[in-house]
Amino acid sequence: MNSERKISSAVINRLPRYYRYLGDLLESDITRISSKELSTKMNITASQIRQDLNNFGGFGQQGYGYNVEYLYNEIKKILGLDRVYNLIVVGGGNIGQALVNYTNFEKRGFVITAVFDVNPRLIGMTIRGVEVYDVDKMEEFVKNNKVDVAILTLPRSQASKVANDLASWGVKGMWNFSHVDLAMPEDVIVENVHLTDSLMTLLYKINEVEMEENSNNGN
Amino acid sequence: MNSERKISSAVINRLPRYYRYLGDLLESDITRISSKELSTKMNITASQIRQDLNNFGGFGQQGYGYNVEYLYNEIKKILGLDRVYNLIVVGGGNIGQALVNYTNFEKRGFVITAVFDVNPRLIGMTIRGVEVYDVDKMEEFVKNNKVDVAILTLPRSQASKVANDLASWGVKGMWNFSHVDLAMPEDVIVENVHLTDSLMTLLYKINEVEMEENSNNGN
DNA sequence: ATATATTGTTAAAAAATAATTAAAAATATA
DNA sequence: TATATTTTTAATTATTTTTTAACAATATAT
Repeated sequence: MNSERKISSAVINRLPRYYRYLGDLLESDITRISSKELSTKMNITASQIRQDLNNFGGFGQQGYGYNVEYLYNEIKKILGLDRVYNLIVVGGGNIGQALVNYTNFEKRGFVITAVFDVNPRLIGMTIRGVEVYDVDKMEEFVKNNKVDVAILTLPRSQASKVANDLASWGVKGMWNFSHVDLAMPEDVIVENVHLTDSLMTLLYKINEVEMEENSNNGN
Repeated sequence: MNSERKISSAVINRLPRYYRYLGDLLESDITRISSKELSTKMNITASQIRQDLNNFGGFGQQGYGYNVEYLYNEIKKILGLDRVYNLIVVGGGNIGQALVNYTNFEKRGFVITAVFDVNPRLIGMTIRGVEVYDVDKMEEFVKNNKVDVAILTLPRSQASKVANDLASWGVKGMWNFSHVDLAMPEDVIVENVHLTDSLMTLLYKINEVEMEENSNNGN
């Protein structure tokens, strides 16, 4: 029987932000912080910070606050960042290549072990030491190497099929940059990065502000 | 007096997804669809679809459903996609370049007009016809050309200062790929794409599933 | 005409966020 | 050193927001 209730996505999505702020504090040699101070910095309520953290345990102390280093490391553990993850990039186009070249990932323990593409001009190439293979070789690679996450940066039309294949070969995480929704078994996690959608919401909000301003002027 | 209540972000975030699905239907020559059918396809409740759409007006018809083309175009208008937007890229690194090379943007009316960087090796170069300028030239450029959105793909350390400058020169939208939170005036919209955060939440969820599975086996 | 389908809208339920309270710990004061 | 005061958490309660469900009104189709 599982007594722990599931943590909501809203909370999980805030964890990396806490982690980042705590990392910054740590770098500034700040050893302790109260939820109130942190709330000012992060622009959320102190109450929410405490509520969020208490989903995972009582990390603070009355009258003292939170020990920055301790809390930082606890969140690190909660997020599972205390080990290395192997990722593959599927689709060696612009974004795929950019991610391979993004050196910060490796510092955090995210290691890209291979890139797969169909383009003969890319196959055989090496991007920052990472080899680009023919997609034909993907099954073999996934079955012989631990692959925690597949980064999907391929065209809409191919993404679903490839994701299905990868899932059937045991890949449990899809970081999906392709502009489609993937239907996966429930033990496979999909995290979408829909850049176009993100830009569209930005544009909506810009226009909204503009309209408000116009209507205010019209008064 | 503004009688319209503000639309929540949750709703706005779903709009691009509706837009995409309707576009797909349109391409498949489907002329009408009910909220129920759409709910099956999109994996959300029909009720939510109707509720979402009715924030903006009654686009459907009882007993009939929604006319796909009409609704598609209405959402297009709501999102403000019926005009062209000028964007600049600030930070010509991996991701910045990838976005310039992403040809789909232009098809949608998102035109990248310039790239700015500090790296002398990049300055003067041209990426898919878009020139890379010295950041020194940015103020002049922004003041002489309409810039709707700045795409921020620069290091953490510089992002805040640059964003402040851009805002003071009149840029109303920041598409922020830099791994910091930007404090902007309220008429400037920031849309964050925090890739590292996104990957971290993915990893959390993968571990969560793994833990569940282990605890189930242990029973 | 009548039965069916399906919306827009209102109501209810659920979830998320914010505020409050009580206990504990740290600090200040006598 | 002992005691009072302040700080601050954890837990509880309240509020707000979001989502889902129910249903009356209306158009379509037969």
